Amino acid sequence: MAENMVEEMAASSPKNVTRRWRKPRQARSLARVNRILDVAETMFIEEGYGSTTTKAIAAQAKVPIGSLYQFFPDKAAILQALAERYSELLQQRFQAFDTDEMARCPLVEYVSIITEGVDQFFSDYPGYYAIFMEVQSVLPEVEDATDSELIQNMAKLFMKRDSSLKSEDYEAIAFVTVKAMGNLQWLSLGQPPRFRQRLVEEVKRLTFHYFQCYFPETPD
Amino acid sequence: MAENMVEEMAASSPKNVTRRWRKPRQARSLARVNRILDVAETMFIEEGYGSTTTKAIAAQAKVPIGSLYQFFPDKAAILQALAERYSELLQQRFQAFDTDEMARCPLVEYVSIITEGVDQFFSDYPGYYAIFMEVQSVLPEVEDATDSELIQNMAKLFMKRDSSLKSEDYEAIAFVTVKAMGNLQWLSLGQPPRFRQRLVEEVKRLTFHYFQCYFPETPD
DNA sequence: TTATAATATGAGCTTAGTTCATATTTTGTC
DNA sequence: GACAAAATATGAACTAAGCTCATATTATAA
Repeated sequence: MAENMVEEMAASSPKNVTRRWRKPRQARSLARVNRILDVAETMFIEEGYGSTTTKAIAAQAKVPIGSLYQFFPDKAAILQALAERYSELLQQRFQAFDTDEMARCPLVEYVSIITEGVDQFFSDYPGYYAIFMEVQSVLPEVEDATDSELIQNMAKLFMKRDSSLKSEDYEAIAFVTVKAMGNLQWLSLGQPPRFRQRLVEEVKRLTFHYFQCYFPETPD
Repeated sequence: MAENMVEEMAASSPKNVTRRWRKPRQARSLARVNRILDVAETMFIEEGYGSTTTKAIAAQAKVPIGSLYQFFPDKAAILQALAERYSELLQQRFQAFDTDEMARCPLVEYVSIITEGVDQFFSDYPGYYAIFMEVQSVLPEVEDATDSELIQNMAKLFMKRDSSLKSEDYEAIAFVTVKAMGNLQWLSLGQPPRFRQRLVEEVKRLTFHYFQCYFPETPD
């Protein structure tokens, strides 16, 4: 049975002007909000976002359901708030990288530090992946299947071109290419036309230079 | 009011063994299924996935709701089926690229052809973006905000390094880097450890070579 | 023709998200 | 301190979307 992944999305958003829900102003309500978020985080990780009901969150957090809805307009807002919390944590880490020293250090090192910083973040907060993986996975299942084929094909094409690498290399290269290109081009669709076009060019550049480092073209 | 993005996801999937829904075997039912998909596609594009009810789809497709649920286990399955339809279209296009000629042509050209092929696909089927953009957007809103900051910071850092480019260049470079790295590292989390580690290394390589083409390091 | 199986149907059930009338607490004023 | 007015808290009840299943209809077999 297929998972029931995405349900109930409002498209036209009626924009209820008289918002009933407010930001917590007092210490007490702020503590409540944080309790709700902590509970929600745990439950989302353990049960999944979809299977966790707002009532259950409220019960676990010892907050009446009505109060929950005073702080959060809807269930998705809880998820959003969690995302923001994680984002701030990530942001903090990146501020450490924002130094003159970083601006001066060699590119290889800079890249390495950033990359491993991100990696570390994911390790430190496994909940981030646990929660948001589920939320995303509607498309992924299908997309993964499609991408897998593309990756295989691309890997084969590269073997024809130059068979001096190991098969796992071809796979890695193709994976990176398909996923990175795919994502960037997908994101370009939401950008204004001029920038969008620029991005398409950048995708080419990114990909080409990546390829070049594996397959330096023999001058004829 | 925040959009109600993701609702109702089953986590434990009870795996109803006696599946009631079947694949359409006869011409009649196949036509029905396609009618459902066509109707769903239009409605998802026009109203959004979340705001389109299964009842409305059934009504529009002139199929009783019970029959709809004979072909699709749940609402998400309709979305999945649509995704598969689009995937097949994309797949077809890529088969055209799978030739010996492509394996022999210069890398720049190869990259250009592939990139523009993808771009063309998105242009030809705007519904793809219209539908799946909505489905994805839970994280994106928050993520975009976070990424935007990272992009700005990275752009500034590059300006310190080398101020010979235009500001739009820095923005484009940073955008590509943040989004591509972010996505790849995110995806790496779902991979087996060995491959995951390899991917992290590839992210570094990809990024470094991309940077290098803009900021060739002056040997000291 | 009759029996049996396969398929079709839509009223109604389930349940999660959300609301809102009422109760309680806090704040402001004399 | 007493009273009024505003702000906040509460949870029973409402809404509606996804989905089911008893029954009707149609197809197949003997």
